[in-house]
Amino acid sequence: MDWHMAARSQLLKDAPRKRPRNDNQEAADWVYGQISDAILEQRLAPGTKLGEEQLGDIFAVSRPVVRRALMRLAYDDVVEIRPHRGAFIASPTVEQARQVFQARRVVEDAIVRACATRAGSQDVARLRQMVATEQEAARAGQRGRWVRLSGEFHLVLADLAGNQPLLRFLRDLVAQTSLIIGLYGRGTASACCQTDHERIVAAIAARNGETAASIMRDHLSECEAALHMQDDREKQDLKAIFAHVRRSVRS
Amino acid sequence: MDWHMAARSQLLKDAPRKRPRNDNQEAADWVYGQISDAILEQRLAPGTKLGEEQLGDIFAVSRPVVRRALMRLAYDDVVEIRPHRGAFIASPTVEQARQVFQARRVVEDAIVRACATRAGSQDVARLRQMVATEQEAARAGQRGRWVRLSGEFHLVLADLAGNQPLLRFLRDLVAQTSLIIGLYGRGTASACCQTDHERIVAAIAARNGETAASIMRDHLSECEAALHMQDDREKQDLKAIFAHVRRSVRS
DNA sequence: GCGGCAATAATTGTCACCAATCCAGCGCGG
DNA sequence: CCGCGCTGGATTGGTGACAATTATTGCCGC
Repeated sequence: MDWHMAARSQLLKDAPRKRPRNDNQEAADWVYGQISDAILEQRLAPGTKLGEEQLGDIFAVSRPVVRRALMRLAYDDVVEIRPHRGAFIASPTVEQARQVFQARRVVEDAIVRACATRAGSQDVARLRQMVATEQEAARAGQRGRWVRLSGEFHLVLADLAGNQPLLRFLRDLVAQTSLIIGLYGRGTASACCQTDHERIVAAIAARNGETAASIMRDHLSECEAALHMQDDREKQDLKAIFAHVRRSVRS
Repeated sequence: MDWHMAARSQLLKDAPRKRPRNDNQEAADWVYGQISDAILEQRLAPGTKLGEEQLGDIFAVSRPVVRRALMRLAYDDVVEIRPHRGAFIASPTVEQARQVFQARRVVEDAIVRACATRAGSQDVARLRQMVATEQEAARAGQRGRWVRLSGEFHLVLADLAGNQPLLRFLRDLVAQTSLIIGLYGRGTASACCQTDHERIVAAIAARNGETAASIMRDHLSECEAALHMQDDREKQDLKAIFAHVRRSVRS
């Protein structure tokens, strides 16, 4: 969990630098975006406590501003607010993770079909640019940046599809996907589907919506299959892990 | 407004004891639900101003509670908060309306397919019950109740599909659909597709997902086509409506 | 008589204090 | 010696009041 502490120091470092003055309506959105980006880049691990005063100090904003940002994040299901306990980065269960991937298959199937009919040449160029940037980050080993760019690629597709409700829905799903990858992902999960995005763009450029949708569905299923989903991750986990230790101590 | 004062006096009398129970987390959800139901039943027309203090008096809660409820509603795109102006019931444009129906076609296509494979006999009975209640409201001429029940039927389908993200997304879409019907609907729009829900349930009961999806897509398209979508609906509308009045006054 | 302008008033947005609640350490009883 | 209740500290949640901003309305100049 060294990257976790590194993320925290980054937050501390970047926060006070560029504060957009105390325009608080925008400040709340800014804090929301900062935390959201940190989640998308997996700099915030699931289960991390987000203290209000702590965040207020980090971002140099008042507590109500932090509060509003946390409420928006809670509504996106990326943070969980427990009454009188505080806000924590959500830890999606295996069932929730499967539902997120299922929803993404449904939504993105339609999105790529729409892209195949709507995308112009400059749109395809934009997509190729995205893929190139993404592969560059992957080659440079910048895992967090790659995860964020990989999600943004899907969001650009949704943007090209031209349906705002679907775009917003997919934005939430992508954020939750980042959490899921952080929870259940392994090191190899990042490099699994490098060329899929390229093939999707090619199918869109060829105006072949059916092929694009097929690749997208397989892409999401492969990403889901690449995860190590196991339900424990609770106190049962601890008991199981330390069971033999207790036995050896007793014996 | 007699009920209002009666409610208020009761609340003031029982305040520390019983009902409001300063648990405002639930109070905010309650206000949210109340306003949401009013929108679903079309008791609140698009463009209506929702003053914070006004709502606070009506529901006998403090202004921050109202504020949080309005923020949640704004996040659902059913109310529009303009800075320093106040909160208003949203008025979806024609383009937004088309996108909402498009998104619903995408999502509900998948939902009914899932229902066709997952629904058990008690689920089908529940759906038939919903359809019966809905038709009863339609026959009784209770338009608001019928609109709400009609939306709830789709939400029950989403619930049976067993995908929580899709359910929440569809909930937002249904709420916006109520606004759209209120804006662009005509009197005949309510009775257009009475039997569609019945046919969808029949297809689900027959485990025929393809047929159910087809009926659902046509159903949504018919509902969309039954609307009178026209872009004006602004202040221009008022000017056009009262133009002859002004001329007659002048002459 | 009409258009532009300024002052007022209402409403929203924000902040600072105060109460309620939950975890941690500690003493006590079994 | 271990489990349990209790109190202390800290954090969250709520309410109240203040400041900022905008729509409205009356007024003045043209």
